[in-house]
Amino acid sequence: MNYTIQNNDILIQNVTDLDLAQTLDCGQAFRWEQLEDGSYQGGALNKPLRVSLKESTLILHDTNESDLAFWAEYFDLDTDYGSLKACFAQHEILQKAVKFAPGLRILKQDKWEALCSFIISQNNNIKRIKGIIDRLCRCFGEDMGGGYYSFPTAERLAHHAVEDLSELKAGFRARYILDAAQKISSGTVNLEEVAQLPLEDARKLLMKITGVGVKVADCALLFGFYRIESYPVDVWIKRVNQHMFPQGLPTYVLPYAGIAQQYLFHYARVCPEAFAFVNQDK
DNA sequence: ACCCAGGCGACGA
DNA sequence: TCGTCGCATGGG
Repeated sequence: MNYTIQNNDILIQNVTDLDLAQTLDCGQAFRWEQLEDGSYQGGALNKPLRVSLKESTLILHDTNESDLAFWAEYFDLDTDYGSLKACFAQHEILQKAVKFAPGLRILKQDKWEALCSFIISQNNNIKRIKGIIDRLCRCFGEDMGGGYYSFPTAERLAHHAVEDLSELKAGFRARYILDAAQKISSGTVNLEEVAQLPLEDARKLLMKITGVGVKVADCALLFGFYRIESYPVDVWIKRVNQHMFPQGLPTYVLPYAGIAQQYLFHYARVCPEAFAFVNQDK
């Protein structure tokens, strides 16, 4: 990885297959906002960041070199998306999905933050998910300066009662968030152990948490544990499957099904008219 | 007024 | 094991 430092910014050169809008605003992470100059403001866990992309140079603004490795990992810069996309292009609909958002990458997010975020995501829409997570961080996270609040730890949340979460306006999900925080902080569910288990066992362990079913567990595994073979099926992917993959995904996609899923999800959600299921079933 | 949103738990058959 | 329903909240 080539990088230089200018003033307080880190410039990473020769970054390919990345578009910030496609990656940060596709429903996999919920804490990023685009500023007027096109850069993105947000962060992960307790690290705030403003980031922009000029040509193939990724700019980490006002960032200390000690955080470079963290962000390179977060943006998954070591993975060869060219090869992945070439693989996906063997199938027509996947090729279209990739062409629609060729700069979409799967972020390597924190385990707890991803799990908690996707608990909140259930039966919800992305705009409101963002609002709830923003309030969660403001109410229970630490002030890191510059208007950024850390994602609250499970331990911190576990000390509260459901009534304390009422201002989040999370609705019926409030007790799910608390149960997750309590089971993680008590060790009933150990996220480091989840990371080591085979996919099915990892899923079962996560599902010990009230409010974590198959779909939320699969999203947590994909986005928080980088289990790219995990293929979360939500209402959009269900339609895509029925119309485009009635026999299931091609076998050559299976090892990377989660990445394919994100291209398909984004394409179907932003551009439903490209699919046959417009104004049909649900 | 109604329907939907990156579902899940409870309940009955 | 399978369908069905209620669930909080806000936007279209």
